Amino acid sequence: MKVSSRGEYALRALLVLGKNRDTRLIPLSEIAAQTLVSTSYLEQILLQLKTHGYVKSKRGTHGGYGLRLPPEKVVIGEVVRQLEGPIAPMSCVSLTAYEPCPLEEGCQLQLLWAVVRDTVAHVLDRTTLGDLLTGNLPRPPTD
Amino acid sequence: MKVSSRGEYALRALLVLGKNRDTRLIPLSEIAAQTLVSTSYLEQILLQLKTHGYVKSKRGTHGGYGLRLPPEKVVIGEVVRQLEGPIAPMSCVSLTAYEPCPLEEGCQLQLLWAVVRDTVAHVLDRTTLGDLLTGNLPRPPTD
DNA sequence: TACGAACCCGACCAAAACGCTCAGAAAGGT
DNA sequence: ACCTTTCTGAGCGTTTTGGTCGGGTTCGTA
Repeated sequence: MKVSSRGEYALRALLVLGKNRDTRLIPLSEIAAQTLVSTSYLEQILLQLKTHGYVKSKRGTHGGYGLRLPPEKVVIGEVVRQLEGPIAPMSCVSLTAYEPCPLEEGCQLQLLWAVVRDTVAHVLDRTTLGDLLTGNLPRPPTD
Repeated sequence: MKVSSRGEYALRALLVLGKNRDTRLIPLSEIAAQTLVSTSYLEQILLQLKTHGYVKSKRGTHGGYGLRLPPEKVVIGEVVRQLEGPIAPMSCVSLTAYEPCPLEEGCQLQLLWAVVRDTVAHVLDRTTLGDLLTGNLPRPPTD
């Protein structure tokens, strides 16, 4: 049930970019310093974020990376899906990468995993980068 | 965010045992047939379930495995923790296996992961084997 | 007391995922 | 020209996953 370091690092990077939005492009070295990730590794991740449309970049002197969208438009659930794959805990309940399982008829577990998938997605899909920046987190379950 | 096959198989086995509760001990071969898991692999898992107190066993002719507790006492969250480790998506928010992260001061992600941990735990800790057997699942998020 | 059913236990192994590093090539700025 | 910075892909060690296999122990039954 873990989230991988790639996902964590990607979100860290997005947070750094979100903080400096509308000011200037942030070079890789600076993002690396603030996120405590090696430049070579972080580079890969930023590339990935770029191809998925979350960041823009510019080369050469005074180049660097910047957020392409306003932070309120960056949905954490989507970022996680792009970098980690489906949120579903088992592929038999994945909406985006469904794979059948031989047990399916009347499998009680499938129903449970679906609930887990929905609750996690519910949290991550309602949180945006903007929410993280303003500390506006979804509330944990109450009852 | 996946759950491993060990956890899935363990729960399948517990379901089989739960269905035949109070009747007789179920031999490994029979559980394997119903769960579609190889006997050699399933054996390991049942052993683990035994050392954690979920199942009892008896050797020799007419031996086999059985549930040690009534299904309503078997909390899915606990089973998952035993077989998969902490439910927390990052170790920086694990209650049972906390490991610090150098970023901690004011890390917005830590707060998010904590919410995820709580929502998942909230589901799994309120579902018992008995609930699965009777189809009494926790409701998915509504709003 | 012998035999077979069934659990117990540990060693071992292949493949995949993870978490990177490194060596350049290409492009933009001055 | 030259420097800065992003781009790209190959490669690689470690850990986790998902098992298999072989032999030992215990129990019931005849």
